[in-house]
Amino acid sequence: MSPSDASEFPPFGVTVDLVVLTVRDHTLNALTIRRGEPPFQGQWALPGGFVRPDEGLEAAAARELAEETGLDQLPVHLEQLATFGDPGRDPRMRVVSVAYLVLAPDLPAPRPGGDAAGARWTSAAELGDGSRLAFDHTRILAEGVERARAKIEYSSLAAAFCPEEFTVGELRRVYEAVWGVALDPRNFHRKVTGTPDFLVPTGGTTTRQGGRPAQLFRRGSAEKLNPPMLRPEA
Amino acid sequence: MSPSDASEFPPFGVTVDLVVLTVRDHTLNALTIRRGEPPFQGQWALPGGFVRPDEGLEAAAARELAEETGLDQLPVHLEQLATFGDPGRDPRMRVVSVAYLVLAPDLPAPRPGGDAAGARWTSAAELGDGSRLAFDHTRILAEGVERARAKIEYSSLAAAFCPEEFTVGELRRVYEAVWGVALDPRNFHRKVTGTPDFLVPTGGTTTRQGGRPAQLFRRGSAEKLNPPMLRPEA
DNA sequence: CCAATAGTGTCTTTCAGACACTATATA
DNA sequence: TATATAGTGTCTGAAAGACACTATTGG
Repeated sequence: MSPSDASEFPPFGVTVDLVVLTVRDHTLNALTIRRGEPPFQGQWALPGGFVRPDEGLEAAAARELAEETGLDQLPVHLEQLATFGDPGRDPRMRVVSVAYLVLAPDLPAPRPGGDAAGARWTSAAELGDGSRLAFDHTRILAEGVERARAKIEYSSLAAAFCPEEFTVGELRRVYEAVWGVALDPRNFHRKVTGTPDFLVPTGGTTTRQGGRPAQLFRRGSAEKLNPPMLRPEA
Repeated sequence: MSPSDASEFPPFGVTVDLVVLTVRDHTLNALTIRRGEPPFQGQWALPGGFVRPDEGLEAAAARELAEETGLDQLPVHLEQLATFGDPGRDPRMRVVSVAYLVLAPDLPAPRPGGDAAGARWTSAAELGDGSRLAFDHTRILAEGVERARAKIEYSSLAAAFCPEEFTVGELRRVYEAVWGVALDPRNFHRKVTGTPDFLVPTGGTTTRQGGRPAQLFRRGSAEKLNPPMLRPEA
């Protein structure tokens, strides 16, 4: 059989699913929506939906993020995660889903829209354990969480969880929440401030964390952290 | 518009494309096939083809590897790379392609089959520069090469380029070919033999590289290399 | 005052990088 | 013999981990 004549194959549906992560209350949280339509109506799931015929994959991911969560106005990080296409993962038809990973700063409650009957943040640990998400979304979420954990080791991506201006202590709490470990504040400070172009001081200070006023920083131009921040084995 | 009724969307084609890499003559090589059918008939391209209706994505990748290259009998590494789905990347229809990365030991000339009118190994550097592959395959190849370069830093994946039994020097030549740099043989030896469970001596020796007989090793159980092998900046 | 967080400095250990030296094969 | 590759040891500098100490806020 020649695959050059594509018309002999039944159609595939192509969707995007979003793993949207943030840090709230010292904990890694993921965004889930309550499905307003079948299949899995009423169950919690990752935001996502079908890609339109003339739409790029990343554009579809950005559109779904806006439609289903209203988080589109913010400076968020969006990258492709992986693609899931097991036969039978969607009861309607053969669907291949391209998953995207979104990292966002802590935000007010998301505004559900589109097909979502509700939207909420939930601890990633909780979603990984007990609760059952629709489709194969529990597995997709797990891969997104692991990607985020691995990537903040050697990149400046952790700052994507922070507001535009942040302190060294706030950045450290991001690492602690994502990895679930405690880091030494003094060694962390030495590491991030000693890496050239990683953090740029804005000149301002804040006491929003209590204690002595802390310098405010913006992300610098350095995208990679070399040598990497080492994740304790725990 | 509700995406819950998938039938209102025109069909997508879903394909797999393979970035198959090996090390030949101290150089990173990629496998390309000459297309036997339109579009891009006669041009060089990555092996790949349409996913069948009831076939998983990874299964499709393994099948195409066997059909188009005959490399299926070997112990190769296969992992998902990324998904490419820009509208217009295939002139026939909207096609989303899931790319897979295959790392294989050096092999005799591949046996073309299926739709391939020819198959050959080409230096990855050469393919990255001048020659134009069909579709967006030049870009897919570049992402595969970069993935391989990054991953051998912190994993035992470089051994996937070696035969089952190999010497420390042979493993070092893999790193040198993939990264395009020279490594100090003595420091490399200390690093890889000092990492627990990374290499397991088989007891045998070989002189196939000339010089003093070298111990033969198999891959150990350690999948990760911690701390990582540092890639010189060059 | 105390408690909390920010920030600096110092010591030790680990490890990469450079490289001297020895070992054992083939030509 | 010369030459190639394998393998060990030693020194140095960079950087992580542990942790003492000071600084500056608010209660």
